[in-house]
Amino acid sequence: METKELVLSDYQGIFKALADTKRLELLQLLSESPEEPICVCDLTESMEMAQSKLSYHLKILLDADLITKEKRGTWNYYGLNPSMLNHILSEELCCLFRGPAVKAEKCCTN
Amino acid sequence: METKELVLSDYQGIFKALADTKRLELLQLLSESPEEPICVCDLTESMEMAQSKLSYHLKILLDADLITKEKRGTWNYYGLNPSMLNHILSEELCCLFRGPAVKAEKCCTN
DNA sequence: TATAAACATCAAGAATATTTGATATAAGGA
DNA sequence: TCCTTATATCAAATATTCTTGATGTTTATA
Repeated sequence: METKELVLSDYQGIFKALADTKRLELLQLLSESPEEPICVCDLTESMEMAQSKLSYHLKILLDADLITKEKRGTWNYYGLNPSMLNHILSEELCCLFRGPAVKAEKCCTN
Repeated sequence: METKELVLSDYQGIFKALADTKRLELLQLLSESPEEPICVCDLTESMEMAQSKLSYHLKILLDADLITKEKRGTWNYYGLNPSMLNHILSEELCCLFRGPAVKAEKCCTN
């Protein structure tokens, strides 16, 4: 759980990863299932996105360390990486990327 | 001081604005003078950047509402917009874009 | 072993963003 | 009014990112 020191170009990369509505939607989608990661097949359906395209965007989020990937048999499950999201985003903004439960108790005061 | 409701595409724009090392440096530079905005001529020098290029990047930050612009005679002064920066970024990250004073007292616990 | 399902990766083209140099605009001073 | 300074804007060239369709890889199952 050691977080290594980030430099400007790391932040550039992270913000680049966040700078796309598709990817922000993906984060929101992942945030709706905070306990349990989601497999690519389900994401493909929810996002109505070609599989290779989805894979491309997931990789960008993954490289930025904003999400996690876990292999289970043939399936790949993706989930949020709260520690990075919390490091980067305001609590206010974290709301956008968290499920209702967490949102209610910790994040949103509104 | 009313902050209007932002939607996904607004966030995309804001993150895009942040997704560039030059612009992050600019924010850092502006953060070193939290009380007093800085004129373009000084920024040009500090950033060692062609004037039109600087102007381009400042506009992007301005359009994202991350910085402010004030005209004084022939000069244009730019400063941070803390309310937007605070809305978007974690306290931890806000450190990167604030002067030492504020950094010490409010932001950084390290 | 052959086949299928779930993903990732690749290459080519399309769309966007950035850089550069030239030009426009606006304010202040001679 | 004519210059000069400070800055913004524009257009063309370049660089980067995204999309698409095809192909690879891995794992499970027949």
